[in-house]
Amino acid sequence: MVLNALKEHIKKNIEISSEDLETICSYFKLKSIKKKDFLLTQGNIYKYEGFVIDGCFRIFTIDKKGNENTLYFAAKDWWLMDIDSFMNQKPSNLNIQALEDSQVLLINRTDKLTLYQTLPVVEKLFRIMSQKALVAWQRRLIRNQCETAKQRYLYFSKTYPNIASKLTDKQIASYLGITHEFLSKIKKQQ
Amino acid sequence: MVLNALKEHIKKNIEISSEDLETICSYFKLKSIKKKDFLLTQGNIYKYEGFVIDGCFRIFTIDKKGNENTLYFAAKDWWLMDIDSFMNQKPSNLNIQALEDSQVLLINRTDKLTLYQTLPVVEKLFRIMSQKALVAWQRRLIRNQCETAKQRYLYFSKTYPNIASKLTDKQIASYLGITHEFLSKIKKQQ
DNA sequence: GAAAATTGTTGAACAAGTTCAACTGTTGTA
DNA sequence: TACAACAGTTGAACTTGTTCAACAATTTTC
Repeated sequence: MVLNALKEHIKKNIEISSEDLETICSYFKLKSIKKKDFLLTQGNIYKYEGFVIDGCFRIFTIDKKGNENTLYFAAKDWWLMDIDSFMNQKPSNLNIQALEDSQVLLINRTDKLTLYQTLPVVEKLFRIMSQKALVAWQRRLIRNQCETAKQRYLYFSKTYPNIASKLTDKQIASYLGITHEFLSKIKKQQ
Repeated sequence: MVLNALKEHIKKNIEISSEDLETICSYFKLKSIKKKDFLLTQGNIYKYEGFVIDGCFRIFTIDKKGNENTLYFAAKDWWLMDIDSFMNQKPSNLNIQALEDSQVLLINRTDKLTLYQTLPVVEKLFRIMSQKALVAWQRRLIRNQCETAKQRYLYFSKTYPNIASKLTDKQIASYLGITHEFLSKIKKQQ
C-alpha cells in the first residue's frame, strides 16, 4: 500500500505509536503528476507539502538573467517543500516539476497546522527532519566553496547514482552551478 | 538581566507562557569567552548549544588543503550550534572561535533532551527556528551559484553591516568562498 | 617601545569557468 | 516518417578568480 513508504520514512526519524502514525497518514492524499507538469511555479503560493512515492522532481528557480538554478532533485522518499511559501503564505521563488510520471502524497496547509496542534510528535518529526536537512545544506555549501566543479560532479554522481541516471546533463549542470557546456568539457577530460 | 535577550528571542519565534519561558531559560548558564578562544574545535564532540548575548563568533572548518572555510558568523542573538555533533555525539567538523571578548548562554545535551521531552513547546521552537535557518541556507546557496564574488561581498556588507565591521577582510573572504587577495582587488575596483 | 606576527595590497602568470556560435545527435510529435 | 525542438559537443575568445611572491601597514606580544 502506498502509505507504507511514508510510514517507514517516519519511523526512521522518530519513535511513534501506530495510532499516531495512522492519524498522520490519514491526512495525505495521493496525486499523480505527468512528466513535465508542475506541482508549483514561481510566483504562486505553495499550498501543499509532498512526499514522493514514485518518480522524480526537480526544484529550481529562474533568476533575473533567465538562468535556471536547481536547488535539489527529489526522488522516492524525498520531500517536496517550500517552507517559506507554505508556512507564511508568500509567493514562492521555486518551481517544482516532475521529470517523469510521478506519484506524491500531499497534505494541505490547514491539515498540516492541525497535525502540529494536535500531535506533538509531528512537531518532533519535522524538527528532526529540518535539522537533518540543515546539516546537509551546510555541508553542500562548504563543498561548493572548496571543491572544483569536477569534484562536485563526481561527488554528486557517486552519491546519488539513481537520481543522476534519470537526469540530463543540462539539469545536472544547473544543480552544480555551472554551464552545461562546461559540464560537457569536464566529462570529456576523465 | 542577561536572560531577557533569550526570552525576547524565543517570543519572536513562538507564543509561549511565561512559566514555560522561565523553565527553558533556567537551564542556560552564562559563560564568558575571551577573544580568540574556542568554544569548539574540529574533531571534538560539541557538548553545548549556545545563544550569543554579546560579542561575535566565527564558525568555520579547515579542509584537507588547510584552507579555512567560514560557515557563518554569530553576533548578539545568534545561535552557536553543531546539530550533527551535539545530537548524535559525533566528532565535529567545525571550529567555533570568539572574535572578541564574548558572552554566551549555554545549555548542555542532557538538559536539552530533558526540555524536548518535558515541554512540547521546545520542539516547536526548534522546529520553527530550524525551518527558518533552512530557508536562509537555501537562499545563500542560490546566491553563491548565481552571483559573482563582488555581488556577494556587497550583499553581505549591506545585509550584515554590524557584523561586517567587526571582521578582517581575510575572515570575510573565507565566508564568501574567495581568497583574501581577490577580495582586496574587488574592494579596489569600486 | 621594539620585534614578531598577522593582515592587506599589488602584479604577473595561471587555472577555472563562461559566452557565443556552429554543429551533431536525440527525442518528441503531427 | 519527417520535421521541429531540444540536448550534447566543440572551439575560440573572454571573464572571473587563484597562486605565488614581494612589500607595506597594522596589530600583538614580550
